[in-house]
Amino acid sequence: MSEAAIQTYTRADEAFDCLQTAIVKGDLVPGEKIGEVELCSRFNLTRGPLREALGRLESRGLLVRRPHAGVKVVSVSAEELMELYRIREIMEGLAARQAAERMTDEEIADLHATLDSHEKMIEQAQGQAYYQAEGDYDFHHRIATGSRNTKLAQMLLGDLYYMVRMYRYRLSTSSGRPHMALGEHRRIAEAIAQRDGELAEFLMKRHINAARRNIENKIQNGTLTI
Amino acid sequence: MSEAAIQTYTRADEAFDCLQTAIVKGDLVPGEKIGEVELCSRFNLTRGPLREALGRLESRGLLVRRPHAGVKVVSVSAEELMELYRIREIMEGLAARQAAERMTDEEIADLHATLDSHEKMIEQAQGQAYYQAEGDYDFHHRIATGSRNTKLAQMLLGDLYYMVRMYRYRLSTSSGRPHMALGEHRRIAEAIAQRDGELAEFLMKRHINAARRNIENKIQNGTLTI
DNA sequence: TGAGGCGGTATTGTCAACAATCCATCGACC
DNA sequence: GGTCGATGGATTGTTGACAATACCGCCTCA
Repeated sequence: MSEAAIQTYTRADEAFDCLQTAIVKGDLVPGEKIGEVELCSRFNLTRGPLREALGRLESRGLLVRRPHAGVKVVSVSAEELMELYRIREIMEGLAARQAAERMTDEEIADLHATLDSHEKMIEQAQGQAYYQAEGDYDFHHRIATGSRNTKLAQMLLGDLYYMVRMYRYRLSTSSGRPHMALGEHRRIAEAIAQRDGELAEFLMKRHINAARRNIENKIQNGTLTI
Repeated sequence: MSEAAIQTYTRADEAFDCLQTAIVKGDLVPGEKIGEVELCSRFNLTRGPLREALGRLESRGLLVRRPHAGVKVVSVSAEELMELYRIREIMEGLAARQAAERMTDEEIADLHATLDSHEKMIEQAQGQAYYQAEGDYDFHHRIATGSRNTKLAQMLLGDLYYMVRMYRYRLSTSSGRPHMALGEHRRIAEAIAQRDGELAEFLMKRHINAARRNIENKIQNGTLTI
């Protein structure tokens, strides 16, 4: 992870990170009401920084807070998860197109290197869903930042990815198609290397659409319960 | 404005609203460093709620905060404003498509009524840029909520629109093409009424693209300085 | 004369106590 | 017996004081 630009790490930042990962990893169960004092004791914080962090989390939609009535982790339905993927589809499509136009040659080389290491990871640790998921996240992360579109990257990295990752952990599935996903990633990277923005956008949208349909099928089959 | 779901209005909410409108209206100049105590005295608040509001604003990208070094309103370059419009283009396109599929007949009737009132406003108050801008905002607001896509609406209404409105105020231009914009709005509303999602998406994307190019031209001509 | 280090001051980050609000339980009344 | 209303307890919202940190001006030294 990159922690440039952060000089002093305040308690509020700490609280924010702790809570965010706790929510993403499922340590904080959705729907369950959580008291502030309990959170304080669990994460060794005082209520000031904690409340600030809660405010940020709320504004990112990871939890809801009713005045005087406590805070609870947001619970998202299957439909909302599908909506999330629809948003990802178009936003990451744009990111891929702009990345193809703007990434430096170095960044593209890094992107390919990343995919190589992902391939090794998949070969070595067959079925290690966790690492596959992180690898997938890594790939999309690079493209988002490579788009040089500040707001777009902010929305993807700050909002959408956390929600998607939350459901990855919860469903404990890295979409279950690592080889196929890797191949799709490779093709996207190639399109970016050839500076073909249009193709990169098309491939990225198809890639995310496929992931969405995969989850949708699993839910309908009953393989996955949300 | 709709204030349903808010039962008790906390100081932090008040602070958030005050600061947000102050930023949008340009009362708080971008780039200028601003102290917490000064903000407190200006808005009659204490530092606790204020800091909570600042955290929320920061996470929405309206201001940046460096530890121990103060807070300042974000200043966006012309390029970043254009990027903002690129994001709007795809996101509102999706919103329009989903709105066409999901809006109730009532909502569609309201949408048409809204446009009628806009038309009157334009005829009556020629060049009243402010009201035109608010009317435009109203239209897009309805479609965002009509998409029934919670996250999408949240991102549009919570993030993008405030930034766009901020620049509207600052540039004091409602895109300068009220009649044309109204016509485009009408066509989008018709497509939605006919439940033609694909067409609605296409028209909306073209609509926003036109607005973007309009601003771009003005900036290049020197008519508009950012 | 310019650069670099140093301390004072103002500002921000943090804390613990106080006040306001809601939820649940209990009792009374219909 | 069920429902409505009140009271106690717990939890959240708010406040002001305290501690930590960065900025700014000054002084020293090359």
